[in-house]
Amino acid sequence: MTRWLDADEQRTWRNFLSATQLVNEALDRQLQRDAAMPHAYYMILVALSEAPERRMRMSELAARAQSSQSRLSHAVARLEERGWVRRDRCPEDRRGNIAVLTDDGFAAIAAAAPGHVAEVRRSLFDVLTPDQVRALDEICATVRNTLER
Amino acid sequence: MTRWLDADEQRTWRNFLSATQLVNEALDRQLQRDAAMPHAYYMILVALSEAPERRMRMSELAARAQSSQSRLSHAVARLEERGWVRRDRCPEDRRGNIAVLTDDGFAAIAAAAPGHVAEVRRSLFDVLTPDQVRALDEICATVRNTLER
DNA sequence: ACCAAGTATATGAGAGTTCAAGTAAATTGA
DNA sequence: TCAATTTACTTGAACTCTCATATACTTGGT
Repeated sequence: MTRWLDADEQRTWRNFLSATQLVNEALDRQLQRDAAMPHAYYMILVALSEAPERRMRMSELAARAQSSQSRLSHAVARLEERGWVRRDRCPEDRRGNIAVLTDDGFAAIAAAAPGHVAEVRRSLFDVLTPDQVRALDEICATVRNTLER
Repeated sequence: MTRWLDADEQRTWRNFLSATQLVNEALDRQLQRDAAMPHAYYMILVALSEAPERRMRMSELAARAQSSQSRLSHAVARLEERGWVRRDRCPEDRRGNIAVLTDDGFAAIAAAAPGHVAEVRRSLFDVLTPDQVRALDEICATVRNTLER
């Protein structure tokens, strides 16, 4: 009953797996090497740095940083140990926590950003034509809208 | 000096991260739920199952399964515990090891494959038009050829 | 006011990954 | 021929992630 992948689909699928893994590995290696953090942490810090007053509820932060709640909890615990994030109790909902980016945290991400952007360009944008970038954007938006939630 | 991402590039980049992460999470969840293995293990078993006599040198297997040598070593150790893979010493190069897919291992992957292929279709091929699939193939091939090695 | 159900987050255990270092065998080259 | 280098693979520790479970608070009926 299974509709197997034909030769073209196999090729596409394997190219997809290779390409996405290579990009992710390049990102992670660069960040780990130059900024001592995994990409997941970087995304958390970026999300916080863009929030008003650099503070956000944990659950919203999880959504923005594309993290599960559990992963975020663990990550923020580590980031707190480094002094990059602080947790405030939420006054209007006392179950809630608010993650706050500290000045040290902001400095850390400001220092990490240029190298990271360079790596993003090196591993993705620089190797594609403008048309390919446009196509990729649409493809990813479609996938995202379909699978999200 | 940093050339930051403009608004379009930001959108593309975030769509790319979301889409690829969603696909990978869907794959991993399906395999973990229905076949009790992570995607990385699945790729190792697939690579072995396609090899002549279902056996391959560790280093070549790492390349085919897109795994680091260290990851592969750990993974094969686990797969060996399950009785899905065996390790033979390599006669002509006694440093080498040859991973061999056992009958149980072959049965495991044969059982896992249909659900996995279904998930691949659900999360990628079914949501894209044929043109998009072709474009994605080219894009990923380009990225792959650039970053590989 | 009370209790059941739902929500927000944390926590712990188990598993996989990475990185650095370790072992063993092959190769190089003086 | 033998020391130095390189190659193949493994190992251990540190870290992150996932999943299941726990905790604390809130909400919606009754």
